[in-house]
Amino acid sequence: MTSATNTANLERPLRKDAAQHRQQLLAAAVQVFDEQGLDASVTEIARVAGVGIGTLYRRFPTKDALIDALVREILGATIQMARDAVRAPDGTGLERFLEASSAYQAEHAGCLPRLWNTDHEMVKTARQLIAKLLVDAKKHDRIRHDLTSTDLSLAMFSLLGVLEATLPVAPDAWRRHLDLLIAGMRPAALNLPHRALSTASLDKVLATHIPTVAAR
Amino acid sequence: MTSATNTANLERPLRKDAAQHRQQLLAAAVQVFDEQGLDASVTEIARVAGVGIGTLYRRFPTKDALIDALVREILGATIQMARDAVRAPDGTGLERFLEASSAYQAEHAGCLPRLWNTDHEMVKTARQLIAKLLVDAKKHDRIRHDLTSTDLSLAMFSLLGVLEATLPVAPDAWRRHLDLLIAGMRPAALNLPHRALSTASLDKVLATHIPTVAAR
Amino acid sequence: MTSATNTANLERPLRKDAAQHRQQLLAAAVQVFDEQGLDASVTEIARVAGVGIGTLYRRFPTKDALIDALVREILGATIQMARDAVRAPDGTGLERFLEASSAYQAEHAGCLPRLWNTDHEMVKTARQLIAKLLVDAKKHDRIRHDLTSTDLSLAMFSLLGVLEATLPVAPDAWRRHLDLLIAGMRPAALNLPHRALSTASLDKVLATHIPTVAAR
Amino acid sequence: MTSATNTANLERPLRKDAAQHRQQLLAAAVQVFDEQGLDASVTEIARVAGVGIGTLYRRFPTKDALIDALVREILGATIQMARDAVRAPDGTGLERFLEASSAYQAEHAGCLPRLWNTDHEMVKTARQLIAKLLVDAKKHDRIRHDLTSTDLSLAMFSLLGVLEATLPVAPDAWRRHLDLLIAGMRPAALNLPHRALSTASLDKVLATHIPTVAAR
DNA sequence: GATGAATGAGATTTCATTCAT
DNA sequence: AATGAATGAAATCTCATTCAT
Repeated sequence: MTSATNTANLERPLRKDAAQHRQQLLAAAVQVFDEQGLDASVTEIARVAGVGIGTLYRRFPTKDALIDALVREILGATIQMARDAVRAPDGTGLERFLEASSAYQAEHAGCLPRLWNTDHEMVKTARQLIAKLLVDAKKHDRIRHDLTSTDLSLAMFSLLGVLEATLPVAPDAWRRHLDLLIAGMRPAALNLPHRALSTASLDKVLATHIPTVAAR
Repeated sequence: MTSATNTANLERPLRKDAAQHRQQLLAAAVQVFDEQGLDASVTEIARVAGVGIGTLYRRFPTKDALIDALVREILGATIQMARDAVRAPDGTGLERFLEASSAYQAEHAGCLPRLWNTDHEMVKTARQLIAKLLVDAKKHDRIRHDLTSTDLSLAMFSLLGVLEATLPVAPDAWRRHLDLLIAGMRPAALNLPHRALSTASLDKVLATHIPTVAAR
Repeated sequence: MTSATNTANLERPLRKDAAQHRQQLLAAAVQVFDEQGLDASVTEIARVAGVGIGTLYRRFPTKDALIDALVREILGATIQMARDAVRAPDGTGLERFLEASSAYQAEHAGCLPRLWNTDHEMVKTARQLIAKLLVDAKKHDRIRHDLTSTDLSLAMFSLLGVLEATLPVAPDAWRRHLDLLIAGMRPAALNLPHRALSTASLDKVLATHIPTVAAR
Repeated sequence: MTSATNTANLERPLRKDAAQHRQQLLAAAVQVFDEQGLDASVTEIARVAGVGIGTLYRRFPTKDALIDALVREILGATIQMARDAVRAPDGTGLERFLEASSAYQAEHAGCLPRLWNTDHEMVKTARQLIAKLLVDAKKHDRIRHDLTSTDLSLAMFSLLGVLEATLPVAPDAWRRHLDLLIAGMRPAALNLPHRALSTASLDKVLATHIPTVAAR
């Protein structure tokens, strides 16, 4: 919420009513994408938001731009959670972050398929913070030392997979799965036979993850 | 392949060329969905299969039916792998199965989003076999005793999430993630704080997983 | 410019800043229509003029009205050139006028498709002046006697055709074509086999020339 | 007509009904573009043709492709007329061609704005034939020797301008204008003061004449 | 049985015009 | 008086599905 206002402010100040419509549209998009997936029509979103289709296109010049704005909101909130978690004194920041960000994502499921499929710098920022959380967790011996930050990215994809499958019916199922993931991350857990994904590969993954609407 | 022929035979015998067209179409669908996702057009699939679109619609009355057939193929192969794994004498069946089924799914990525979204009895069969594998693994103390079979379903959703994100660029990344999951499943790993998903909930999850094309 | 102010004054006096906005909008419209054709959006014109779109619509109630105002400007200037040419003592007025008006139109290409498509009295005035120029040219034996004033209207359509086709790339090509037209108009030139267009027909032509934007 | 069948045959044989629909669509396009200009909607064209919009798009993948097909028809017929005219033994081929091609164009007014705005080789062919007609006409002293083939291109633009302006109301007015043009082209006519357009410039003119629909 | 032409609902996007601020 | 946000009709184009050949 505050993050949304922030990103809006970065671009230019909106008139009072326009800003309200922008928020209504984003909220409607979250709801409609949640219910129908990213293939939902923009007309439906405008209808739910209670504005004309032209208003939607005045705020967001393409459907992709609208999805991007949603993704930015989630990424912004995620980054904020990571920043908060970095301040944890006992090395629990990583676990807290994974829990908090998953809980947030559980409420913004609609555009999760596009979450990491963005080239803007927010993804980089998020990954750097997560890497810092990992270092800290290792320092306090809460996480095994052979775990890499690419493993954490996989873990977040993994949580997305669980969220997408279970969310409408079992909105807390992801917590149990996160337990399992963290159990596997503890120093006591057994070795991981395979090599971790290289950072370069992960970069490519994030660049090509899912095609945009226009690309179809 | 054989499984596909089997299920087809259950319904009615196909003429030789018709059966061949069916196989061509399924193979083309795998390829096209892999390359373009489930939004690929049926026309493209018919083109790749080298048949007319009318022929496609004679074999599969709707696009959904075609996807369903693919899912059945995967489920059939998955069940076969589970059956094979059950015969493992040392309790390693579960691990072998997770590895083998993931490797198979990695080669049929296109329709994974719909994999578990089916109400036919094959899903039940698969789940029963997996439950049996879990019991056996516990018996040999390879898997912690508080792990439920619903946890395994979540783990498979999780692997799907990793597969969807990484497959085009890092086709083996899922192996590392599976390492992490199994490490968390070992008896040595720490407790899982949250309660497991109930079987009833998982049933609902599987029933409502992803909307069909027609539902849009 | 002066002509525009004149016609404006006929209707009602404008406040100083309003008159300035009017001029800015007309200039912007000339530029934008020249660059993009009559299909250019009014939003773009307002942007180039540096005013809001609401201001544009306060000055010109429809897009058509704006185009009409431009046409009036051109017609006004054309009439002025015809008046100047009438004063030529040697019967060269017609040739001078054709050259001068074409040169002027070459710089206002954007709305030429609508130039003669107007029912206001300015067109009549222009045609009467041109008829007078023709009479004078015949009197001095510079133009063949079987040439009618409707032939001159056709010649002006003809020049428009050349202008529209060549202007962006060969801005002076129309001069060569005008040479050819005048050569054909000289008394020495051969007979014109076909009958001239009747004035009544030309009236209809001018009335139905090109559909307005609204008519679409 | 025959030319249309020819160009169609060059690409691939169409089924009987499909070929008929193609002709219906082209005829409807001529009619609708004639009545409403190139901004007419494709939906309207399909309606007039009595087919669904999807059928139109099956035959012509974009609106531009449809317009292009019309232009090809006219160019094809124009080339044929030029070929016929070349056989005239007395140097009258050029005049005959100008008359015949204008008469044909008068019946296909709708897409004239795009007539010469094409990069395919048909335009080149037409221009070469016209140049040959010019040489022949000069040889028989029917046309002044300082006339270039670019002058003829301008003359054709000029006729287009007259056609566009007068066609709906005075469908024969262009004949009178053609008289005037030819009178100016005769050897007896006076000199043309300005230099002719260079061939290179005309090439550019033909390349940039009018923007395509998509380019807007 | 096979084919692919035909269909038309529906998607995204543009833009002239209106009206609240 | 000026602004520009809002509107929604209309345009182009796609695609799952049907049906004549």
